[in-house]
Amino acid sequence: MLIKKNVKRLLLYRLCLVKFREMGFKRVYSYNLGHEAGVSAEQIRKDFSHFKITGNKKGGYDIESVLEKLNYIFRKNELQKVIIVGMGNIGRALSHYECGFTVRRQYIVAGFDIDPVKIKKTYNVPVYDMRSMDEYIRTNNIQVAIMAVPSISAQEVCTILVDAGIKGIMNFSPVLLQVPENVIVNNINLCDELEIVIYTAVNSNSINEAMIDNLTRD
Amino acid sequence: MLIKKNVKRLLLYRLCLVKFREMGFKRVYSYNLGHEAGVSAEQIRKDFSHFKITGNKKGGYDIESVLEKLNYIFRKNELQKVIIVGMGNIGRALSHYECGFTVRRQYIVAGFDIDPVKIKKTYNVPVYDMRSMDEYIRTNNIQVAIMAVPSISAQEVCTILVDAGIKGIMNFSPVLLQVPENVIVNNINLCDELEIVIYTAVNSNSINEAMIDNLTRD
DNA sequence: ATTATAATGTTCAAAAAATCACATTAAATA
DNA sequence: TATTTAATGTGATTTTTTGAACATTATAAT
Repeated sequence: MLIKKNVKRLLLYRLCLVKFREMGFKRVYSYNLGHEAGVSAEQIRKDFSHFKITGNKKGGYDIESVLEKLNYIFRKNELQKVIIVGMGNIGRALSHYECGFTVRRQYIVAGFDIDPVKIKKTYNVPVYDMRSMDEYIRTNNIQVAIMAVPSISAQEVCTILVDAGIKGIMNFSPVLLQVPENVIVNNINLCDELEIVIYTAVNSNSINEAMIDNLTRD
Repeated sequence: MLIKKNVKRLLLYRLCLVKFREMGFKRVYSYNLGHEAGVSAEQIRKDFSHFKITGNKKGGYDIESVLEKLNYIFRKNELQKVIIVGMGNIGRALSHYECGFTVRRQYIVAGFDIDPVKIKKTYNVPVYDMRSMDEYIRTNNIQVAIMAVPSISAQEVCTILVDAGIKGIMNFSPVLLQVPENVIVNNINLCDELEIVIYTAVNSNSINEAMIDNLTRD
């Protein structure tokens, strides 16, 4: 999990840097960025150093060149083709989520579903029959898929994806998918994420007695 | 961040326990649960111990009673009222996301938007004018909100929420919200999450030379 | 009833991550 | 040009997290 944590922070830094750039800044110091991102200045420098992103001993970091480096790291020069499996509420929402995905050169190229009502319709992207998914993945050399299917069919769909050659899955079903070592899964459990908010928000007022003593936070 | 990490694991365990229960099991051992959740058995026992969830020295953990304890910890007995601000793609998808939210007794009670087209329409929940949001929050004593508004208006909306008394925000805008100490924010950046998948999946094949040496994984 | 077994729960050790401290060096100043 | 300053980058230290080891105890077997 080391990479994931670092990578997540790096993406957070990118978000902040873009904001600074929009504000007209050309350079930032580690503590500016740290303050904005909510991490320590040392952490920033360590992370940058780790990914061989260098600054200037007096003048901090050049925003543009750090962003370029980040784009290089995240292969932003290459257009990443991504498919969505399951065009339910979440799937359809993501297919319209241009503001984020297309700006970043992640590109949703197709959706798949088993529901004949959804197939052929175009929710911003063409939606095909799931039976043709395997072929589509192979011919278009798709490596990454977003899964937003019902829990009951999640593992089955996952297996099809993996067999077709998918290497990364962003999974919205509350199911822990069984995949080979070389396939990575990022589970997004929206309920859990909301639960965390509720838990923390509610308990920050009146501590639940089940929680007791030694719970530090942040 | 200690709580959040623990809580996240606890929610993961719950997911697994529900699955085991559905499969007809009555009891689990720490290593069963660990295997399913992808964590070590010791970690399970540590986490349980930390939250005063106890098992049986020989017979492992009684699934039903652990789930009950978890429900108590997460206050599942109380119905949590949640509002959605911003009825765009994501907001609307979440308003229909019953399978998760309602089963868990989290309850989306209302949506808010500034777009007159969306107001009055009912996307599974009633949608009101954002100008009435402050009043709604106060009269209904809402503590938690989901924000799915455009980045440009995120901070403004956030401030309204906080002033109205919101204590927890699940934020889908790629913006780091400024909030007082006592308000907690859970940022869900779907682009970043997809980026992580792409990054890891693509780099697991052909390592990017920018990444170099010392990147361990998992 | 006694013994053996197999799980928990906790203490102790190792690993990882974050923070601190400082040596280094680019820029500003005199 | 020399000196001061203020930032980076990295080695050392501390803290946190994870993993291993083991003592404890409920159950099963004899």
